[in-house]
Amino acid sequence: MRITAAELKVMEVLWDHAPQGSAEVAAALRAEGWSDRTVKTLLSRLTEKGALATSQEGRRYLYSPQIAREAHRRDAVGSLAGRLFGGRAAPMVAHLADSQGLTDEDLDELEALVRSLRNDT
Amino acid sequence: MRITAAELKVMEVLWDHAPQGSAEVAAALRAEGWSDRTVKTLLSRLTEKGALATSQEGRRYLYSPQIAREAHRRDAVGSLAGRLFGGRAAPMVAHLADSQGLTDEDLDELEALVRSLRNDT
DNA sequence: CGCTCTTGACTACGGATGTAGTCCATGTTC
DNA sequence: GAACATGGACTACATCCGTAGTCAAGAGCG
Repeated sequence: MRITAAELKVMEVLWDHAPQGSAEVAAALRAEGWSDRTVKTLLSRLTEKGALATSQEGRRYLYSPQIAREAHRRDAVGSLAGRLFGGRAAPMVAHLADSQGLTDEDLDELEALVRSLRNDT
Repeated sequence: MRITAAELKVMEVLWDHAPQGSAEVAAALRAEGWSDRTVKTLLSRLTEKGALATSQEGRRYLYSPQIAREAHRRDAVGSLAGRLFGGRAAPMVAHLADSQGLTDEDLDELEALVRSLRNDT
């Protein structure tokens, strides 16, 4: 179940709030510069793929995500780690540090995360 | 300068050892099940994109990477972080932990990394 | 010196993707 | 109830990507 970059933006809107009709989703994505048709196409493709489910409400559909945002993130991150770092996580984090910059808060979170993972073992 | 998944495998070969001619690269990638033609096409596309440079050696070309492996990793990781996590690194690491599993070694590395980043500040 | 092998250049082609347009049924408005 | 608006279904179309095939020119072989 591959979700492309454009489709992802549609998913984000529905992950933030679901269910919604195509008009609402399109409105939320107006800022992307897409026409409503484009959004409707993406909604259809996602539904066809099973990433969205529809429920009929009167004359229109309401769309809801069928895959969790977390699951998709996990897949995407895992696939990138696999392709670029042979699945090793630590080097990937190092690059995150380089490319994004880590705030003190991030560092705190990371430290807490490391501690909790150690205790799990 | 977008590098696709298939192209990345070619880059990896050349990042491991450069320069190489197309025949060597193709041989190194035989395991992928690709024909030599496919590899040559990818080499051409990468050259055209500027990701590889060629130097003539007799009747053939030798290819060398023009972008660093590290730079590409940084870009790819940064772009994913941007798309999926609004650029925040820490949540991304949490997902790495979920999807890849972190070894004790990874945790050690992470801890060291966190410490060194703190000291930099 | 012709033939063959290697190598790069150019061409191909189906499926995915981004980005819409058209058509038709149904609901809405004078 | 006739015209219009709205929403989904189907169609379109250029580009990219994966995966090659064909062609021509030079290099070496016999």
